[in-house]
Amino acid sequence: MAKRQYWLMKSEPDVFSFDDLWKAKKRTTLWDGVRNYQVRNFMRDVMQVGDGVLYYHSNAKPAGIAGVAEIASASYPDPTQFDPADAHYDPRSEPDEPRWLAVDVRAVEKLARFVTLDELKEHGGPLADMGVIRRGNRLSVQPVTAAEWRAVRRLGGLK
DNA sequence: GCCAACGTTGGC
DNA sequence: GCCAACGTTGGC
Repeated sequence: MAKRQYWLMKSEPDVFSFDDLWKAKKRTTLWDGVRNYQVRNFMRDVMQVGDGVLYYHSNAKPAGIAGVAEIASASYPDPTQFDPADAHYDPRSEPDEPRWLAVDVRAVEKLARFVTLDELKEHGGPLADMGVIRRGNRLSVQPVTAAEWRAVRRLGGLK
């Protein structure tokens, strides 16, 4: 088993908040609907069960880190790509050669306090190069360094 | 293979 | 609701 890795995953709280995940059965949800090849490749080639997840609320007031989760499954074909009734349906994806992947994500810890995007930007130091604070960064799943992981946890009131 | 048009993301 | 950023599409 390779070393544990860390990720930031964006969700719009109006659609599915960290609290929704906390209340979900087994605190777990299927992270589906990814339609970006870079993110797909992360899921396929890099992510591993047990990796840490910073659960980020985008399109929110305020935006920021709402909780800590983990990757709870290996990647597998995203079922929504084959469902014509689903908003994420992709008619070009063939069942024997799925184009899009999903993973299971499980809530692990609530933060003692929400960490806003402004705080992440102002913190500097280990967070100075964090992807999510860069303007125009639209990746819905992005890698986080161990130093960033620790700093965000501390800001959120966790050890 | 270039690149303009278009659609989406997401902070503000 | 505006618009910058940027990925994707499609004409050529």
